[in-house]
Parts: sequence; C-alpha cells; structure tokens
Amino acid sequence: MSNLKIGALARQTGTNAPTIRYYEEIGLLGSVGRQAGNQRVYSDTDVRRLTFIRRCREFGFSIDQVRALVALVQDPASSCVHARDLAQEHLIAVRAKLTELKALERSIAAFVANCDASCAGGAGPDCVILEDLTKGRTQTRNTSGGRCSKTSACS
Amino acid sequence: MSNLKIGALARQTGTNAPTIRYYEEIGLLGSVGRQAGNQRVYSDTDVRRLTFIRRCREFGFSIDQVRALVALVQDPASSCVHARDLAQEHLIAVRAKLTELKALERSIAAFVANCDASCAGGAGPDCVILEDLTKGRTQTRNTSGGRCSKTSACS
DNA sequence: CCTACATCCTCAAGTAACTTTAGGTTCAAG
DNA sequence: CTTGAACCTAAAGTTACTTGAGGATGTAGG
Repeated sequence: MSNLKIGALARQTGTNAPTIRYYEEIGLLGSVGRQAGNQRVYSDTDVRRLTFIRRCREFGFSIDQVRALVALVQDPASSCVHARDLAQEHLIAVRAKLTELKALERSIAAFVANCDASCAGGAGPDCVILEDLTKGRTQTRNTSGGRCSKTSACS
Repeated sequence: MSNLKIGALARQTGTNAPTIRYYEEIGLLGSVGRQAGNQRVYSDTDVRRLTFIRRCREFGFSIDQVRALVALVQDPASSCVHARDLAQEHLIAVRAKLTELKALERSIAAFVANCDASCAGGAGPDCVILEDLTKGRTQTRNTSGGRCSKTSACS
C-alpha cells in the first residue's frame, strides 16, 4: 500500500525504470494501476513480485523460467516441489558453466603468463604466443625455445 | 592453398557456415576469394585466421576485442604486449564472473536443499522457500520452523 | 546428357533481454 | 507560475548470431 511511482520502485528493487515497463509489456508484472495523470502506481505486492523476479533473474533463470516460477507462486494448486525441480535443473546448468569458466580462467592465465615469460616486447606477427592461438590449445610452452623471448626480442 | 569451400572450412573450424558469412560481412575475415560459380574459396590463411577468431571467442572476447586482436596480429608494428594486456584485462573480468557464479551456485544449492528439507509437497503460494525469494537473500533456514515441512505439508 | 540431391548463394527476419532515443506530458518545489 | 525532475509512449538499437525463403551451382549415378 505504499503507492510508489516507477522511480521509487526502481530504486527499491535495483531495476531500471524502462526495464520495469518492459516487464509489464511482456506480462511479467501483470496489470499495473495508474494515477490521474496516467503515471504508474505500485503497491507492496508489486514490490514483492518485482523483487522475486529480479532475484530469479540474478539466479540466472531465463525470462520464460521466471514466468513459470511467477505462475507457480500465484497458482494455489501448484506445488513448490515444482519450483525445486526448476532450481535443481538450473543448478546443473550453473555448475557446468562454472566448470567451463574455471577452465577458461586457467587458459587465459596461462596465456598471460606465457606472454610475460617469453614474449615481452615482441612484434605481433611473429609472436609465438599469438601464433599458438591459431593452432591447438594454448598450453604451457618451454620458455627457452621461443622465437621472441626476453633475451631475444623479435622486433 | 587447400582451396576449401565454406562447408569444409566450417567442419575444420567448428563454425556454422552462416556464421562464417557473418564474420565476413562484419569485416572480421577480410575479403574472400570466389570460384567461377560465385562460391567462396578459402585458403590455409583463412583457416588459421578463423581458428584464431573462434579461439578468441571461446576465450570470451567480444567481437570488438577479437577485431582488435586480429588487427594486432596483422600489424607488423604492433607489440604482443598489447595482446597480453587485453588478455590480462579479460582475465580480471572472467575472475569476477567466476566469483559471482560461485556465489550463485551456493545460493541455488541452498534453495534446493531447503526445499528438500522443509517444503516437500507444499503448495506454491504458501511455500516458505518461494516466499524467501520475495524478501532478502536466500539463506539456510531452520528446518523446524517452516510452515510446510515433511511432517506438516501445507496443502 | 540428364536427373537427383547436396551444397552453395543472397537477403531478410528472428532471438534474448534489455537499453537508448525522441518527442511530448505531468508533478513538485520555489 | 515557472522551472526542472520525473514520467509517458513508441520505435529503434544492441550482441552475436540463427533461421528461413527462394533460388543457383556442383557432383555422382544411370
């Protein structure tokens, strides 16, 4: 019953105002009340609903998944076990992404380390590290055999 | 000098043919030769270049960053230290994302665990776990106090 | 040589989840 | 009563592609 305008709702939920309008447009927020001057008015219910939506989005759920979750919360006949299952499914995806990202982190770190070790100041076209990228996986290479090393720069 | 057609190049580099055409369109692949019948022909140089691009993309570099890296490799006056710096910058972003994702994983896992512990079979609207999502951070709650628990389902 | 059929071509539109821009109205303060 | 912040709608832009339509070309078998 706080009767917020869109700016206040935006601040309370950490959402941009256009995003809030967008959520309304795609039917995530249901119908919203209006003031005399056609400006949107939001209630506590709306605050809770948008908070829920934002949290789900932070959790990495897609808009469609959030739509399902919102329906779930609204529907008296639904079971929260369903929500659990959605979350479980999503957890698996997150863990896969996590694994990928870890591998990525190692690769880039290795790339940077290789640059530091064997390619300081070398020229682009002859750089052995850049060359690696055009071939197989970037991997730790022996620092001594490079064409451009600290002791023999290639430019 | 292998004179590949787009399909072969696609297979060799793990790229869809339309994506290759798209890269050409946005200027990532430069100008490509054509056969008599107007079909694209690719050389070993193209294979290397596309491989480089794909690897960079796998590394999570944006198209614009890849464009910079490609220019870097092409430019005889450039230094590979520049590439290192781009990578270093990207590494920081990846690590930030990694941290976020780890927190996310913990949150979702906690959510699922909470569901299992205190909300099995409960109805959506009354589910304390779903309710959590509309409030503060999801956190470990005491399993005994929930309104819908294994021993007292709420539907 | 002719017929399938795979592969290629271009151009246009679709995708997710918003953000940005343009041009105009309304509200709150002084 | 005026000024400036906040609001409104509608449309286009963003990223990195993917998908689809409709037609041309290349190749293998008969």
